[in-house]
Amino acid sequence: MKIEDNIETFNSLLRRRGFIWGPSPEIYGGFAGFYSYGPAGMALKNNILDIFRRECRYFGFGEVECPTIMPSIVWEASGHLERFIDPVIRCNKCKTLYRADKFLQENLPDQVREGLSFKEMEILIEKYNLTCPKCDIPFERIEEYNLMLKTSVGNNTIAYLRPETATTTYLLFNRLNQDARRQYPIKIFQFGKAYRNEISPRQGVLRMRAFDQFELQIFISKELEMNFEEFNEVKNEKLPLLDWKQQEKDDSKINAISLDNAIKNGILKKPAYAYCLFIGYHLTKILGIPEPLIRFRQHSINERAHYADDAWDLEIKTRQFGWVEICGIHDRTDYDLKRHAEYSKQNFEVSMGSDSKIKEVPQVLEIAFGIDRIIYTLLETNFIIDQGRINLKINQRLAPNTVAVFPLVKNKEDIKKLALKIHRELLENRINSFFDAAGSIGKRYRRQDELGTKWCITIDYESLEDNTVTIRERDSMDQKRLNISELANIIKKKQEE
RNA sequence: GCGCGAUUAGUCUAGUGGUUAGGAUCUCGGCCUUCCAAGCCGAUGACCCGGGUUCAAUUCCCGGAUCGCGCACCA
Repeated sequence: MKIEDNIETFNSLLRRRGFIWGPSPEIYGGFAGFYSYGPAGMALKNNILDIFRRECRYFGFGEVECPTIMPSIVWEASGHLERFIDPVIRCNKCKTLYRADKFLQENLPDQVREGLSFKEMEILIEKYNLTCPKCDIPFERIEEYNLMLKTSVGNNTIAYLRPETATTTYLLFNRLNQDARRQYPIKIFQFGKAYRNEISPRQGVLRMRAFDQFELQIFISKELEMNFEEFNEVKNEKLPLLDWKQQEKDDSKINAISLDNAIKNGILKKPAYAYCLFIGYHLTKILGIPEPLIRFRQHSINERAHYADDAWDLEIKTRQFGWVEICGIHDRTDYDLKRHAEYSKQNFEVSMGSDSKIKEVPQVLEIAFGIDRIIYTLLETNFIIDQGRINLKINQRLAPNTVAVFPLVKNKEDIKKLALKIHRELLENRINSFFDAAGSIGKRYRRQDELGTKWCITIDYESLEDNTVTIRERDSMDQKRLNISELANIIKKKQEE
């Protein structure tokens, strides 16, 4: 088959090799916004999670897991019920949907103020006799479009599937505070599903209705935010920052700037928040996303979520979809804990400094990754076609198979037997080995290249004489001879590199 | 959600109101093979779903699902 260097080759690889399938359920025609991972995709995802969990442990974060369904009051308190429900008006003839607030803003700029109720908007529409721009039919009632998925629990109690994991983590604050023995900052992360009822999901796994989040939270005092010890360890790190002032000037040139300078220049306000940007950057780079394809883009004030004081997106440049957000870093202030304190009638004020009389509601800094977006961007940015050869040059730790073992030819019983024996020995050592004897040797190498397997071991005629095998490296295709007895140890050592 | 276009094996595609629905590639089996998708033989595998028109629909019509593009939406 002629391999063309285009995005279609990549897209078909995702399906062909069992990374991502969908929309699911495919046999029933599919349901937009829902996808499944095949064995290769799931192995990759688990390998990413292993690394993320290991790094989180290194940075001092503990892990929690919360229910994905929560009662209405939680979402009232968090502000999602208010902010995630959009008022819309629908034309009775052409069925076109408009955002009611935006429509009014455009058509009656003088009459509209922030935060109009549904009723007030309806009155305005009636008073000024607003009609559909296409059909000239008068609009009638305002409907709501809810971005949260609603469900009912028990005896028709309304509940919602969480639109983010973060809120469910905050609900544990009392417990976490005890658990951490009131030592601040408290660092916690949660991995799990979140759900959003997207109006029209597109772009495959980049905008799903059910997706995985990996969110880190830091509960911290105002004083510690400004005087954050760990900042000193990372202050000389240079990050590609694009602040919103620069964006307003229509300048998208990315300047790598040290965090220290970013604070001094006022691009960033808080050292603790700067530290969060570093963690986001570190976790992205460690997976092997090429540096020139990474940038941080600051949200403008209008773009920010309802809870955010400052927000930067970590974006990856893709071939197919342009810059894609894979991580949002938000300064959520004390907004969430204050709201939950109010709605739950709990007291979340704690003393966080040396003076035990001074109490405050902790500030929250959040680093929120979309795992599915990481998987997509990681695969896309590591996919290359080199002289007609597909090579998925992902970090060897992430590859679904660590090594593959081949008999040079399959019709020589001795060679095949030895190959199987070596494959089993690697498995005994808990090395993720894959055995393949089908087709020519070259074809088997190419199959593994498509999956990103870093090393292929081939057993040939010489192996029968002197107990050596060849090991072939994915990117260079170079081969070396190794002794069978040292194989497992050498692979283990390479895995650590 | 609106408008336009599309949907045929795992993947990429050809084509038709009555066809054994064609090809390429993949996959599997056999032969061969002393290292990078070689060759030969054989095999498996498809008309998105529902309804209508028709003697007959994968093909025409209507509805739905999904995908692509534009608009809207993306806290």
